[in-house]
Amino acid sequence: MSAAPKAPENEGHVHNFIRHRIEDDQASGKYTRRTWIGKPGPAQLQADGPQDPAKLRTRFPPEPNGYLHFGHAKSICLNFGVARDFGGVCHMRFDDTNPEKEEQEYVDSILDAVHWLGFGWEAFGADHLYYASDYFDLLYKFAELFIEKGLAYVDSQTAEELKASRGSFTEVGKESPYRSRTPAENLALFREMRDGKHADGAHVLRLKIDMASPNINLRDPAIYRIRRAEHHRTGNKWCVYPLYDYTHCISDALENITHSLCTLEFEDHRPLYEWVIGKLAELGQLQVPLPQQIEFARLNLTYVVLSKRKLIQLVQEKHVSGWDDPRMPTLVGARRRGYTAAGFRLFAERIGVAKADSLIEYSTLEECMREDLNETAPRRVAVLDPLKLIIDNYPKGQSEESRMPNHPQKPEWGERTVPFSGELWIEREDFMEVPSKGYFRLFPGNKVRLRHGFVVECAGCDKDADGKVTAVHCNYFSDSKSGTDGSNNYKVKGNIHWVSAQHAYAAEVRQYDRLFKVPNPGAEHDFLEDINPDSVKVITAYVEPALKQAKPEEMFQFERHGYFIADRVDSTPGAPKFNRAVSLKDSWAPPKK
RNA sequence: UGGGGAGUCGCCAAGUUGGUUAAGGCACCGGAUUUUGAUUCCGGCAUUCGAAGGUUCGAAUCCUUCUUCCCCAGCCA
Repeated sequence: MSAAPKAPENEGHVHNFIRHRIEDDQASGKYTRRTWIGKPGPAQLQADGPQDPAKLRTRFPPEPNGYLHFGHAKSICLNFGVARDFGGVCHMRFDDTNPEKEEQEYVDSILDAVHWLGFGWEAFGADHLYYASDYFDLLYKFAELFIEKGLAYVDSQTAEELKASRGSFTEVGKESPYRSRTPAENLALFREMRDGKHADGAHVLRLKIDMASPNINLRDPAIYRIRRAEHHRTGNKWCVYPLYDYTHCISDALENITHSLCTLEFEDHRPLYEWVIGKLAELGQLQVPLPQQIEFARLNLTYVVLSKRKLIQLVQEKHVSGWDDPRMPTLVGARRRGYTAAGFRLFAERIGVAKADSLIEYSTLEECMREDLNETAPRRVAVLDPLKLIIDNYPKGQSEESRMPNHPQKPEWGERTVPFSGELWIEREDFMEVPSKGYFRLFPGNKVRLRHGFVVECAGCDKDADGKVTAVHCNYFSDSKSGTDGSNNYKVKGNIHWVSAQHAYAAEVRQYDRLFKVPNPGAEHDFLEDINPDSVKVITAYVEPALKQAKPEEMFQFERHGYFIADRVDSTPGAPKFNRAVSLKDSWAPPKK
């Protein structure tokens, strides 16, 4: 697990409706009178604490049932970012109320991903890492309280009967025949449920609200079900587990959350959220003012799928190598791909937060990555599609050194030495026997500079029986070397990169492209049909010798190509393998081949 | 169809209680600089705010009607 870094600086944001709401609440002093004993707890406990030092509390509440994806990055940046900017803290909380789907492996990976993104949950001298399962005892106690007050009852209908009696969009629901059980009966039954006296699914605890409500969530929602499953944290202590609508709002209130940010599909749940904690507050169980749920639009991105179901399918059916496949829109995948945490933070700020459904163009994300990488990645040379360049007039067997800056705009990053010789690898697309219009690289008779080396003039090429170019010949001007006085006497438009054939390191390079070939995968048919068959191209490239020493996760710009990272999984000491995170922009449109 | 939301430039998104020519980013198009056809830099890019009416000296912001899109009927979250 990576170490928890300090909270990143506010990287600049535009105003959004959530920040406005928070500003209003802070201006009115809405939450300032709450107290906090240093940990979550009900009203009676919190009452003994001092004023809450946190001006606001948000929470990032994933269910540990899978890996985090780009959509979570938006939520993480929002929740932690807002807490950081308004003098608060964002709690890291696992919504672990469904033991059948949850695993420790996922909590570890989620914690690691949040840290990687640059956020932490320690503040005011405490570690705000919580689990809904920490509240199981209290949640149970509150459930008995609801029963005692006649606000909840045990329903013994089958799941099918429950579904049938819930009604529909246009017809009201029917009250359960068990709805009139007395508090005493309900309490006894609920305790039996807890004590394992009943089979899974035999009964369910329901809130008694309104079967005729136009909001289906208020038609006596189930809040506890019987499920014999081992929980990753509480083991077999429980065989009844609380459901989301009941658990989430109470967890928020116990943690003194002020602003509970979630996605749009929970808008209909807000009345229930408020009903549950409102009742508990009336009963003196929860501190007021209560947390408020605020919904925002989830992230949608072109050329990717973000639904958990589809991501699982991609992994299980082996369309990708795993959750951390660099083409996956997961945070582990992005990290391997070479996307950066700072790039994600920039992205989150740029796309904003609003309530309108949106579909962000993938280029927005790519540009954020380029923007970060351009500042942080040292430049290196790599020939990805090699073609031999022979300098006919260069002394046989000789070699020398060229000095290259590590970053053209950052002289303080220094220079490095790269060997030069009479036989080089250049990019196949940097030569055209018959140049097309506007092409200013190598072609017979044309002069070009071997970047940070000599100017050469193309003399022709060798071809095989099929007419394929096998080598290019040229002559160099010995007084034209970069860094020498003579270099200024040559003015050429083209600059091509190269690497000495006898010194190069032959590296495995994976050139990744989008996993899907259409902007909205699955819009017209099964999303699997939209998979891009060329989403990865594995090649052997010739790269400058020093790259052999690249450490896992070291990132570089391979000049004129893009940003690459030494793979943190497949690299071995002295034999790094590189993944392309994102290409450089290219405004030159080569003619069709 | 009942309920809940949302419609500002190709894609996002500011615009708060009505008041000069409707921010900014991405994309795109020019041009300058450049030993990356990159970066950087300058310039262009909504007489118009889903539509139609209305109120007003004045409306994206107020009223009315219409329209399009999204979400909801798990003992998932």
